[in-house]
Amino acid sequence: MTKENPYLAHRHPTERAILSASTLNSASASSREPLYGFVPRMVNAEQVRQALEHDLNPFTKQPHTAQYKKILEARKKLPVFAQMTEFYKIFNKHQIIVMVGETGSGKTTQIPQFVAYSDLPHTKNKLVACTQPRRVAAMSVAKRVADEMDVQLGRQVGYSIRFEDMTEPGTTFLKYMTDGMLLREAMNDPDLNRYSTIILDEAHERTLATDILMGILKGLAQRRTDLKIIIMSATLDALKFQKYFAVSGDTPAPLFKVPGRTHPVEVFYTQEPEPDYVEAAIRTVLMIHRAEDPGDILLFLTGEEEIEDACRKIKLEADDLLNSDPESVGPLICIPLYSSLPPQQQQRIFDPPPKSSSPDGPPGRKVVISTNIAETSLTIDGIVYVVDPGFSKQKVYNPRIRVESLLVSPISKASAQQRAGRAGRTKPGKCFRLYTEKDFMSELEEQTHPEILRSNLANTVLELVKAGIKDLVKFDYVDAPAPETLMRALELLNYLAALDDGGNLTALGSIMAEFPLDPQLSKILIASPEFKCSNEILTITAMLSVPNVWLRPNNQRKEADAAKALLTVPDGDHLTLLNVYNSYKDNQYDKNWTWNNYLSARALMQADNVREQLKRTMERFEVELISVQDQKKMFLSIRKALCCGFFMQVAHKEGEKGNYMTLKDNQVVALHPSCGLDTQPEWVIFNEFVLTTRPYIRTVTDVQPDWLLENVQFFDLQNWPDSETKRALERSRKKQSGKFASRFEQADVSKQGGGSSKKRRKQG
DNA sequence: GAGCACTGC
Repeated sequence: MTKENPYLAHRHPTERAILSASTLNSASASSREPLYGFVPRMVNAEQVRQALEHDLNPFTKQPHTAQYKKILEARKKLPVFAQMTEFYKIFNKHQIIVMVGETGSGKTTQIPQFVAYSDLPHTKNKLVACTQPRRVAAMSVAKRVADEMDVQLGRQVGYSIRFEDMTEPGTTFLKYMTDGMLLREAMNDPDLNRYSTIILDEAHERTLATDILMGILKGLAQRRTDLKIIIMSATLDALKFQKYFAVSGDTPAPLFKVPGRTHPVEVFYTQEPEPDYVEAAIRTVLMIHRAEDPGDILLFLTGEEEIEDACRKIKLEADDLLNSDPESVGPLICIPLYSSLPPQQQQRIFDPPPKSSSPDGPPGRKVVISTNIAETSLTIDGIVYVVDPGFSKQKVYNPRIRVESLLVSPISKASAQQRAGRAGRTKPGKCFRLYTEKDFMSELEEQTHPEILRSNLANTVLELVKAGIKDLVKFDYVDAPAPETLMRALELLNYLAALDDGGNLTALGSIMAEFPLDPQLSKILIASPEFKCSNEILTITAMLSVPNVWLRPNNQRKEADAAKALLTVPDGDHLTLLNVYNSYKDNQYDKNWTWNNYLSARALMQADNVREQLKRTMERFEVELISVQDQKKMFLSIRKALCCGFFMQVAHKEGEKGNYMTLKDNQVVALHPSCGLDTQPEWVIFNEFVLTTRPYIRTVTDVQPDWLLENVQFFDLQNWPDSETKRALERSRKKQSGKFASRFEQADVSKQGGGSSKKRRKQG
């Protein structure tokens, strides 16, 4: 039996106490403990149903409230509730299970509770964790489940996200958290000993963190036979997970499947491919508005510019229609939706559609024009029509030139299905796909490529090494990244001295991993005390890890640029970011000040938040916080400090046309127009390479070649292929050693006595 | 002389 149920071997004394106390109680069932007779991991659905009906809350020992009973009745109607018996049968028997539950099945709220009744984590000081890809989901689901369980949020049921730990150690036994947060925990406790069961929700989204966690958990399941794992996914790609988590290699992990509860959506395709999807989308929206029954429209486009443009055009045409034919066409409002919109404007998607223009006139309609944010992160009720041109911007990583960029690409079938589903949330709907059925069948990929195949993995590799994963190439990935991507990551970490030549974590790398930053940034942060500017580098790293702080409204570009010019430091954009933050602080974090200076208050607040978090980590690892007082010296120190993390992101000026060439891979790039440098320095470091209308480098600072050359391991010039940048570096290295020579010469001269050194200096 | 798909630590 111990073999069947390894969990029993780890029983905690208090649990035995509960069981024996309950056994002694000979009174009627209703006066017994609600969990009377519960044996962990051998609980069945009948027992749980009884416990749920009990007058007492088993976890607080308080009588259940009326609200509890009301919510319980609603819970009983969820599809997943009807299959509780089946769930416990599978869960009791297996260590790892895969669950598929379509939208509306209730899996996210119910399954973790079912698990809690089986694990009884509160009796052994353990937790049940359920991960979510997004913070808002973790928070809102935790709140809902706390209500369902009749407990206060943050006590028995809590959540944990970056910047907010809403749990109570020793009390919380059911925790919703972001997948990134659990990955961080795995870094420092690779056995995840606090948890009795870990549930990975929304696994089909294949976020980088979920993918890495799946790999870690698969290995961990062997070491911790008492740990149970549930992979929850919404679509039918479950077989891939079942095979991945196969027991002893061939028997797929068992599947627990629950139907969803949505309305049917009728799908239409175009007869011919559309040459211009934006134009076709606008036409389709207007066609729906003229000819279809009332109901709101959701149109998917790829980015801010496209969305704002389409909004204007639709509005113009719709106003024309309304003017020419008010009898049959109602008013229409267009609401743009993308992540960089301020939350207040995002809220507009929940506004009701406009009222009809006359008492008996046709009803108004709302059109939401959105990026992919409406595909997963935000749901809008009342959508009946979806218009899907079949494209989205997707991140792609090119390890050869070490560049992540955004490309407009065709979506996957899974994504198209998800979009169509958005039309059936409140009643039957229609989805208009602006591509042919043939293209859908034969051209679209089944699934969107998981993020791990499209990302720079420097950060991830460092986290994995810190979690004790020795061989990253052999690590059991659900989908293995390109070897070249791993090589690039290992190479960067080695140059930054986070990993030694054998790929082992160095003391420096171990601290770097603790910072929620790209490795280049954690490196400069840790190195900054040497340059006596750690307070400043702290600010700069925080500013670099939040969205763009500069606002540039379409109709006030000149004003915005003028405001920016006043804050610009000509030696480099990094110094400008420091200046912006300091000015923000000097102005008491005033929102009016940010508004008047065309700065994003949201991004600055976020930067301040990140800065505090990073500062705490610095204090924890005794990274000293110091500054030099003299501003000129300080700026110089900062520029030098930046070089010890960004020596691989350097560009050299070529000719007089403002062209730059990146080091080692010799890409021709231009300074981004947002760059604030007043001259075109010979050598610059850059924070990012962006590929838009042409290759640009963005957030750029003027540096000296000898600061770069200090990183001798990277600048082993004799092994570099010949190029103009290499020759320029060699020239400056020669000059540098020349300087050393003359210094030695001077020293020798002064040793010999005589006042010639003074003379010499005057001559020079 | 241009941009920020979306998350997350």
